[in-house]
Amino acid sequence: MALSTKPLSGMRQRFPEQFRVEKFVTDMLSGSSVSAGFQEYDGPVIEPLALFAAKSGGELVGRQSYSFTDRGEREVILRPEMTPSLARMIASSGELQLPVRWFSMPLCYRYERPQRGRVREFLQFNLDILGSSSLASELEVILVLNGIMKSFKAPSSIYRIGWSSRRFMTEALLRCGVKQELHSGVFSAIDKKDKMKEEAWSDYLLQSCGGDKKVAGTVVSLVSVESPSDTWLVDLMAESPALREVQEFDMLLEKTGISSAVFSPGVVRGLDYYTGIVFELMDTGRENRRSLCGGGRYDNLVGLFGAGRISGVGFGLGVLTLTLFLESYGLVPDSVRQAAPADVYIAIASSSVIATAGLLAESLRNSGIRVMMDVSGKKLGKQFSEASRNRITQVITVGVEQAETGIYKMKYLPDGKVTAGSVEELIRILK
RNA sequence: GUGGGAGUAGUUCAGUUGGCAGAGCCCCUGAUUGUGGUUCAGGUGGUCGCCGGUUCGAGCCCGGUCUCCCACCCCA
Repeated sequence: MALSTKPLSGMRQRFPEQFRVEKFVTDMLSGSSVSAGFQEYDGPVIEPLALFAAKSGGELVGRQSYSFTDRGEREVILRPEMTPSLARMIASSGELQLPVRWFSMPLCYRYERPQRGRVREFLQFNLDILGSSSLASELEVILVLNGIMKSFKAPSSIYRIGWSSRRFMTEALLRCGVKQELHSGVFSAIDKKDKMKEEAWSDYLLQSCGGDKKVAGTVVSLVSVESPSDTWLVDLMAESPALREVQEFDMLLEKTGISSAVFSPGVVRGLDYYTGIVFELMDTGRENRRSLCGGGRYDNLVGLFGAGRISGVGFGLGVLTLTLFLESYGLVPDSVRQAAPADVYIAIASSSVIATAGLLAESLRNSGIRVMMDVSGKKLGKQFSEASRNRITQVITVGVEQAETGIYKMKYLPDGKVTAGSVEELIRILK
């Protein structure tokens, strides 16, 4: 029985062309992070189950996790996300100078049924600031997020950063007359607003509000608010510090010119540990309906480890979902997909000069030129085909005569022009 | 976990009422034995996902099963 040629369902296996695209995306993410003074970190792929059981959310751990008992009878899990590990790292290093600004590109795992934009093993870019409760942190991470989108040349018309606040919404729901115990149901109803037909949604919301029509009506008004200075909202939230925070943040976004950021009371986010401002990045088109990125403020995560209370704010961004987004808008340059693996191909006319070719390759490589030497041993014509197939533009042919004289012929494939010269001369031309 | 679609050459797919297993691209050889692309001539490549049933005969019909894709749930 032959082994299967397929990897396990949802596990990634990337061939060079796909890898180049992914690398293009991750390099860009790292670049934007570094340019804002963030430093890279990483944590373990396997974690104790309890780390996520506490705060990540029931479904994520219960139904969508790769968890098992290891040989030491420990309940462990392949990390479904990064933030709890980050919180532990912060909690365990007493010497850290706060605030810290860190980013990571972890592989994460979720046992879900694969489909477009969702697999079981995925890269999730994470960027966080810990140890500052100032709204400047929220602003900073959203500036980086917006900068990321700009670095990919995504026009602000094709994406939207919707934001809200858990603290604000909790208080607003209370003032709307929604009892505390109904909040999580109402939140998930709010979350589904754009996915359901209007009437069906109204019924669903009414149900989640305990059947109280007046309350449900108020919640509808709340969700349709488009600005934190909306007069109806200001009236509802009179004297509320949570509203003041939301207004202040709205002003910060406006003054920094992040036009793609929109106050959206309907943004709730799934993870249980968010406490303050929450936000997500959505494609405004129809092709990628999942959010590309979700984040927010978490006040109580580091405290779980018995360290002092350290507040954090950050986001996770799916590299795969972002890549699909970029591809569907044609934002992955052809030069990335069609990149040549080398600048020069060394064709070998006779097996007696392999060593000479090897030395030539080394000299060129030492000058920073990317050189691929023939290893096929096929006839010269095939070697040229190989170079051409690889989009390599320069081919140097090494034969007996060249090995003796040290003068090589180099052909530039796009126009077929041949030049001859010593190693030094060729290097000068190539640079 | 729920629902829909699809499995035929390396790949993308066609395959009529059940009657010899096909095409484009890729790959290989030659034209061109020290020079690629374009062109021309030729060629390799198949457990028709798997198991069973019906039939003189199954890629096609029936039953089962596996896998992949898509949507829902949830989420990056």
